[in-house]
Amino acid sequence: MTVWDRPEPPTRPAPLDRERIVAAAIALADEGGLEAVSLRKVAARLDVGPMRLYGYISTKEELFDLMVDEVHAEILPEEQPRDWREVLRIRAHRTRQATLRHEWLADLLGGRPTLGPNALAVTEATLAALDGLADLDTVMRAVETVGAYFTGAIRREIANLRAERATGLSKLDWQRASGPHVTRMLATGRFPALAKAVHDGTDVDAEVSFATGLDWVLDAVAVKLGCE
Amino acid sequence: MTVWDRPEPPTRPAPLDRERIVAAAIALADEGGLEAVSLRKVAARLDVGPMRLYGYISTKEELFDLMVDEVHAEILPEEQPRDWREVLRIRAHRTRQATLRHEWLADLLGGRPTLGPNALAVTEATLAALDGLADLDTVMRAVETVGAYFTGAIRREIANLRAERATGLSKLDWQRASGPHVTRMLATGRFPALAKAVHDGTDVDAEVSFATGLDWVLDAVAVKLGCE
DNA sequence: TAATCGATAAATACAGTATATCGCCATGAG
DNA sequence: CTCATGGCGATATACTGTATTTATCGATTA
Repeated sequence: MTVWDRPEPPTRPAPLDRERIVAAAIALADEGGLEAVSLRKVAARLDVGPMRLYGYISTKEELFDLMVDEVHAEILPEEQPRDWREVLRIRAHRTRQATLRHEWLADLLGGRPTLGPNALAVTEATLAALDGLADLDTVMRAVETVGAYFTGAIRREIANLRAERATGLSKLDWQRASGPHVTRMLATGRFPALAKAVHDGTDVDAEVSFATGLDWVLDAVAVKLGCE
Repeated sequence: MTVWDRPEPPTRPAPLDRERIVAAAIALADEGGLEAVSLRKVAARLDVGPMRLYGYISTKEELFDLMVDEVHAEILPEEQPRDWREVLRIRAHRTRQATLRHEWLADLLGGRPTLGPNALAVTEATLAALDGLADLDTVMRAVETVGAYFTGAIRREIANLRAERATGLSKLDWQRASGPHVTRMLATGRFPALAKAVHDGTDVDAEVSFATGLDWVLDAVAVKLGCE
C-alpha cells in the first residue's frame, strides 16, 4: 500500500460562505437559466445538504438579489470617463453585455430595487458623473430615464433572442417563427401597418438598434440637462 | 315544499373555455400576485380538476401569455387620437394604468414577445399612427424606444412600490426602508453622491416622474422623426 | 481524563408545484 | 342493444422551498 492508495483525508468540504453559494447559483443559471436554479441543486453542486444554505441566505429571493449584485461588479467599469454622457452610455452597454453573458439577468432586471454594494457603487458612480450638471431632481430624472430605457430594451432583446432560439432560426420575420398563428393573424388583413412592417422591415443588428435608441434618449437628456 | 326548497338542478359547471380559465387566473393574480397563480388553484376556482386545464392550454407559460394579452384589451383605447405623439403617450399611460390595476403585469412586461391578438392590435394601432412619418426603420426604432422606456419605467415603479409596501411605509428614503443595510452603506462615506441624493432628493409623484421621462423620450423621437 | 453542553450539520418531513398517464363512464353511432 | 370514442377524473411522478427534528462533533468544564 503506497501513499497513492491511501485514501485522502476526509477533505471536509471547503467552508461555505455566501460567495461560494452565489457563484454556484450563477454557474447553474448560466448553464440552464434561472429556472435551473434550485436550492437543492445549488447545495448539491457544493456537496452540501440543502438546509446548509439557510445559514447564509434566508430565502431564495435573497439569493437572486445576491446574484444580481454580483453581476453588477462586472458592470461597474474599472475607470470612468469624464463625460457624463459617456458614463451613461457605457453603463448601458456594460449592462447589456453582462446580460448577454448572463441571460437570466434579463428576468431579474428591474424586478426589484437593487441595493447591494456593487449595485450601489454603480449608482454612485453614475450620480457622481452627473453631479452639479443640473438640479438634483433633473439629474435623478435623467438617470432614471436612461435606466428605464436600457432595462426595457435589454429585456426585449433577450426575449426576442429566446423566441428566435425556441422557434428555430428566424429573425425579425415572426411569421414562420411563431408558427401559423401570427401568419394567420396577418393574413386577416386586420393589421395592415404591422404586415407592412414585417414585410418591408430590415432586421437591424440588435446592438445597433440598442445603441441608436440609447443615443436618442441621451440626446433628450442632454437637452434637459442643459448640456447640448 | 315550494320551488325555493327544491334543489337546483345539478348545474353541471359551465363549459370550460380559455376565456373562463384566463379570467380565473387573472382574478387570482389580482388578489395574490403572480405567485398565487397555480394551475391547481385556477382549476379549483372553476370547480374542476387540475388536469382539465390542459385541454385548453398546454403549459403554464401559455396561460401567462394569455393573461398578458387579455390585459392588452384594456390597453388599446377605444378611439385613437390623430397626433402620433399623443398615440404613443396614451399607449404608455394606459399600459401604466393597466399595470397599476394588475400589478403582476409588471413581472411579465417585456419578458416574452407579445403575439396575442390584442397585443397585436395595440402594435398595429401604434404603427398605423406613425406610418409615413419617416422611413420604416426609423419608425420602428421610435416605437421600440418608447416601448423600452415605459416598460422599464413601469417595472421600476412597481418594484419600488412593492419595496415600500414590504418595508412598511416610507418613500424615497431607502434608508430606514431597507433596514440598516443601506444606512450602514451610506454611512461608510463611500457613496457621497448617492447619500446626497437620498438626503436632498424630493420624492416626486410617480406619475409625474413617469410622464416627464416619457416626454423627454418623445421629444427625442420627434426630432428623429423630423416632426419637431 | 471524562463528561456535559452548545452549536452546527444532516436527515427527515411537509405542503405544494407542473405535468404524464391511466382508467372510467357517458354519450354518440351503428 | 352494443360498441367505440373521446372527454374527464383520479392517480402518479418528480420536483420545489422551507420547517423541524435528529445526530454529530468540538469545546469547556469538573
